[in-house]
Amino acid sequence: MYEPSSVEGKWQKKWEEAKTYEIDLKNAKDPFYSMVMFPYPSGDKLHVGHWYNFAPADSFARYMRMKGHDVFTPMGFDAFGLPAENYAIKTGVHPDDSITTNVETMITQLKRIGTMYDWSKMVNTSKPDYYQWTQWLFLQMFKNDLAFKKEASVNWCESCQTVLANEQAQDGTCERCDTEVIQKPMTQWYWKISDYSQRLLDGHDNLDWPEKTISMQKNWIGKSEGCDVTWKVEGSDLSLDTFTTTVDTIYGVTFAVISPEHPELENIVTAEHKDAVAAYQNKAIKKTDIDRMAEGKKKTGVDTGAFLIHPFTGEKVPLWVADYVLMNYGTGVVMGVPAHDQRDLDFATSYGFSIVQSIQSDTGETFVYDDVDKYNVKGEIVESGDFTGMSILDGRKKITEALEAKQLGTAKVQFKLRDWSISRQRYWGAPIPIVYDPEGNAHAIPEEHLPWELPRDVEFKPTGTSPLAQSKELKERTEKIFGAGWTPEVDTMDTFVCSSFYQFRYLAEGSDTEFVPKDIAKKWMPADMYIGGPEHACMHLIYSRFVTMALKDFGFIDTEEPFKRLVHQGLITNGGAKMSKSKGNVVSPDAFIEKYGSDTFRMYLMFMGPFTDGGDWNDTGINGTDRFVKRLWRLFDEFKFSPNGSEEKEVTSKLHATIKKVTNDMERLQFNTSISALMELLNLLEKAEKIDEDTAKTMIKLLAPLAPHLAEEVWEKLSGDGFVIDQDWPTYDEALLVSDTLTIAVQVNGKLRGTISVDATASKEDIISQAKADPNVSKFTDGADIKKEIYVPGKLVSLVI
RNA sequence: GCCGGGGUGGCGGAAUUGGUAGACGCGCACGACUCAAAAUCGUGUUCCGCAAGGAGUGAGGGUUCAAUUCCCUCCCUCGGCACCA
Repeated sequence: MYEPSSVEGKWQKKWEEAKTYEIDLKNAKDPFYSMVMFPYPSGDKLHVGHWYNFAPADSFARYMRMKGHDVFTPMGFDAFGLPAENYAIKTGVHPDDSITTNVETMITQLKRIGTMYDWSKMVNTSKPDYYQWTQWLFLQMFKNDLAFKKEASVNWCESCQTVLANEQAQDGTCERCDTEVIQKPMTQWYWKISDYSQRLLDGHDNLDWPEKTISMQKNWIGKSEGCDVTWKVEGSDLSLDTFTTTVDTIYGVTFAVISPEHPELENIVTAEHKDAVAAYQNKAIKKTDIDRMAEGKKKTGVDTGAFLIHPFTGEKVPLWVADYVLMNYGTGVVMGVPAHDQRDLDFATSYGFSIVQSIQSDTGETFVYDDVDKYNVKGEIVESGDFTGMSILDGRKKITEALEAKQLGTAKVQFKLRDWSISRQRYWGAPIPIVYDPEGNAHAIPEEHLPWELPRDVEFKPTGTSPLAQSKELKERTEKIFGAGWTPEVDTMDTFVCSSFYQFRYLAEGSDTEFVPKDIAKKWMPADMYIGGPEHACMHLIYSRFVTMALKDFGFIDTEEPFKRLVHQGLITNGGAKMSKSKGNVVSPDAFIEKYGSDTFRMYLMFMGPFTDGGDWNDTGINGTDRFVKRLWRLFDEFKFSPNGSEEKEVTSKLHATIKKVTNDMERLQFNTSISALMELLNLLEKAEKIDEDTAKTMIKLLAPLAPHLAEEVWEKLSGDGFVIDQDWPTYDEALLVSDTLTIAVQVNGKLRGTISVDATASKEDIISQAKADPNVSKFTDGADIKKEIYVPGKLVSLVI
């Protein structure tokens, strides 16, 4: 009887004692860096989602190790952040204390999976030995003008009482708690990720990442090519710029619209329209993103009374205020072309602007740009002065050049990606290493004072200003070092800063003098494999690319990209719904581990379906892998293996076919079909009279990445040398895959009518005549003309009558 | 609205370049063992049909000796983005 609990504990202990998974980073010959997205150490036990991410990732890492690589797979904890702080507010337990306990429990739990983590290089982002490097990173950004402070309208979550980055406020709700996000003007620290927009796009070409993730990032970065047009304000020295991707429609402009938040607006609006505009601005500012979205396509606006001068025709174009124009994209002013833009058309229809056509398709029809690819559009320019008759794309270029010549415009590339707001008004994060002199100017804290420790003497309850502001210790520390009247920055950093560089800190082995040894980073980075959830596509996975690029520019590393290959595991649902405490449908792995053991449980998760698809939890499905494990054990426990070379040929050839299949599948992380191939092999072995000892050993090696504990136990039984995980991955012999006889399918008029068994050496003619002779086939061909005979080597014969 | 993934038995799913659709497993049915049950083992299990045979991979059409796979039209579904000028 196989006893998983004792066997698994035994091998986990042996691996640990032998330091099997501790990697010598400096001397490794064939590095393979395999990472999973590190978890948040909550007080709860590991859930199925953790297992579904970590266990298959470990199986892949084990496979790479047996292929001969020095596989480094570290583990750490993304420990700063709101849950620990909210727990502290509720219970009074300091986050540092609860996190320390949680990390310990979580390590114990993670060890039960039986993974290859090199615990000697663990990181915990909430400990000073880690966050001193978070702060160091801030200082490098500051030194290189990539960190700056500005007042702007920011995303504010009332429930979390903090600012959020744009990436964390997608669709207008808080990423953490789903509360509606409001806009609020605040002074905040930003990192200039927008400087890297083009580079973040260019890098995609060299990444082995899911298409979907890349397209999501592209979408988020949002590159548009077009031009800025300068419009003089009638009767004033002022002018306004509009950004457009389709300047070919400039002769179709019948109005212009300015955003209610535009800073120049108050200088432009005429006296008699001031009140109406002010009222509209007030209303607009109060609206949340949700309100604006709820209004859908309905457009509102009011007249400013001002006019802009058309750069070509000199005509007066009325300027209106409307909240469908965004202040944080482009210039905050838009030229209105109702004939060729749906939004402008909606607006024009509501307020009675005329509609003037200026382009037409190649079939002579008018169209709006929503329906066509504006960068590949075909058609010509009409009613547009000197530009009439030009093709749209050519005209677009010529108009831009003409504007440039008049100094009334310039070609421009516009991105949607905005700078990363990193300040948070919360306690449990890395303090921003900045102090202010008595005049209020920001100064970097010199590196020798890092870690700039998070003070403990604060109330956690958020009030909208950072809890650090109450700390007497922090205030005194600041004055003691920098002088009387100096004050500390009291905001902490977004936790996504902490996780943007941990791939390097694993490699630093806790060094407090060096961010990462350059030669080690060169040897190991970029990480070869990174496995984690797709929800990070436009957050962590953009930030860590940006930070890596910046660190390269600062000269600390030579790597452009953090993660070479990226794979997203799928989601495990229960009853078709996402598991959540509130729904009460969370499956706890513990009971299953207790009953079946880690190997069975992880194999079941992998066998459910393709790793990247996830699947729906089913309580009885695990019976299948449980039987598989028990049958394996019985076979290896009871069977007397025979001397090499004595088994049936069928067994040998199936073994080699299995090696081939499992190897190909592991390479592509198709664990489900790897396991089914091993099940097929077992089905055959159970019927075999004789099995070579080598065949038994080879099968165990194939099983080792998938069921690591069971494989070690059997390997020991078969008196194999050392650990099975240290063995070489089996290779197959193509020659042994070919059997003596072939099974050939025979089709008549495309329908399967019979199968024949032929000698592998038989000629095409032989096979076709045998096919015709088969009674199941001749039944259909008798008395008919065979018009065509097709033979697909080794597969089938197709007869056409 | 735009972008991307996906629709295969009762269920999860498999099917290198078009070449025997349903591997592997769950479940179910029957049988063996047992006083009995569980466990285990054996047999069967896409649908219709006693059978011969016919139908069949979301729907409809096309290319081909041959289509889950390629092409066209449409439906459904999941995920992402969404007034980005």
